[in-house]
Amino acid sequence: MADTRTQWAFSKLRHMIMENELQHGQPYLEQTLATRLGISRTPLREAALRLQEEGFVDIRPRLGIHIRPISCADMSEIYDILTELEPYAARRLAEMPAPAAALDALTAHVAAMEAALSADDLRGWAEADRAFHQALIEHAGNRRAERIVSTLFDQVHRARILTLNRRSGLDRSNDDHRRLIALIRAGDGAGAADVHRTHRETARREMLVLLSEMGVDGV
Amino acid sequence: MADTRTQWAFSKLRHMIMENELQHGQPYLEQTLATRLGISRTPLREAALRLQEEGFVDIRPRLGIHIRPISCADMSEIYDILTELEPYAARRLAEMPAPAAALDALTAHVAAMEAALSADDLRGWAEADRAFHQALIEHAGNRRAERIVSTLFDQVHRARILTLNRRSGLDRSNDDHRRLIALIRAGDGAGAADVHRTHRETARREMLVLLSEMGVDGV
DNA sequence: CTGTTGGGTAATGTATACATTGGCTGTCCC
DNA sequence: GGGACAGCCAATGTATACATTACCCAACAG
Repeated sequence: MADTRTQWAFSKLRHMIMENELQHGQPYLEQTLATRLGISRTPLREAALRLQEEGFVDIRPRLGIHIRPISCADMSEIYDILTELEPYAARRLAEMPAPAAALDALTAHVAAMEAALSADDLRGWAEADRAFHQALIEHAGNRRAERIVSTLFDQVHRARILTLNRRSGLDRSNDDHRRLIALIRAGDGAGAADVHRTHRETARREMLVLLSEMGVDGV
Repeated sequence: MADTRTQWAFSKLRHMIMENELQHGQPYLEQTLATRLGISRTPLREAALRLQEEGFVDIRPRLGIHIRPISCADMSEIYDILTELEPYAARRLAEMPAPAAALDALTAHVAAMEAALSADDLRGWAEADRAFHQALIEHAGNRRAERIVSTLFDQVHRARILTLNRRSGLDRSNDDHRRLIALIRAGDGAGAADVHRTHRETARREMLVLLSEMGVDGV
């Protein structure tokens, strides 16, 4: 994929962590991981360092690399930040006003969400949902915000997948998104921000309830 | 300072960049920097990687490490994010309600700002202002938000110093902060968020005007 | 004179060697 | 039986060596 081993290892490990192929509660030693990936310690260390910066692992000297579990407190922190930054993106996009390309992308993603839901393809729905949120922040034209939101989204990925088949109100989520698109198209920044903030607050609440119901703390 | 060479180099380089001892527009080669710091390339590379993750440098393979200039567009992005996250912190702190320690810290920092202003110590004022904003986010209890805000603040440091002696209305800034403390103490989350958002929006506007007046783009 | 191509070179990406240091285990003492 | 301590060992932090590769410059063709 990427041309340097460091980049490749970074992507690979990131993917493995997100897909639970590397789990928390267990130390991974540099040499072990390096051998497992077929590279030497140098690029592995660099990849691990980047993962630490992005919040995916803790490097504890001599105790190995630890996957960071996502607790309810973490979810709460992350959703709080998303609740601030995504409505900001919605407002900005509405006030640009949003280019047709952006509206088209958002619309396509909602359509995909609806199709996935009809087909009972939860994983597909989650991916389309993610794509929707990604497109929203991407087109708002704030690179740093985009990077922050994207990283946070990836951090909650495991928890989202875990709670996916217990979630209710996925169709309401789709409706929220349709309304958001309409407001963005209408150039109503305040309205768009408002709708999306409510959407986020609801998602946050539901997610925390589900996690506590499942008795999970530390995904 | 730090015990490992990587950490030390990271702090050192970060400081040098913030204080303009390393300037943009010029490539710094790994070996050169390593020699300059009296370490080998390995820890230097790791430090540079962290700096890149935090947005302070661009590593361009074979072209050296480049200090990232902060343009008006960058300032705009950064202030936008601060404008979302800091009012959030203010609201949270007000609704906790804020512990005495937090209020004391904030009050002490405003006092320092006022004292510095009376003494015409602009640099001292800037440091106290920074400490105030830092305390605000620190006590809001969202570590990730804290880290984001802190990093962004550091990124605009050079630009802030550059415009410092042209700024007007520093006393109004102090007043804003006093009002913010009062609202936090009163437990008025919405009010606190509102005041602080306005404060941030004003700061943002002033900063961009100053930078364009000075004809600077890329600090 | 301009554009292109090829070689030299130097910076990087990566592997590896080595010293250091902190964790762990087993023993001894209380 | 529990806790302190010492020694061992392994994992890391760091330096360094080496192959690769892309940049730069010069020479050449058009």
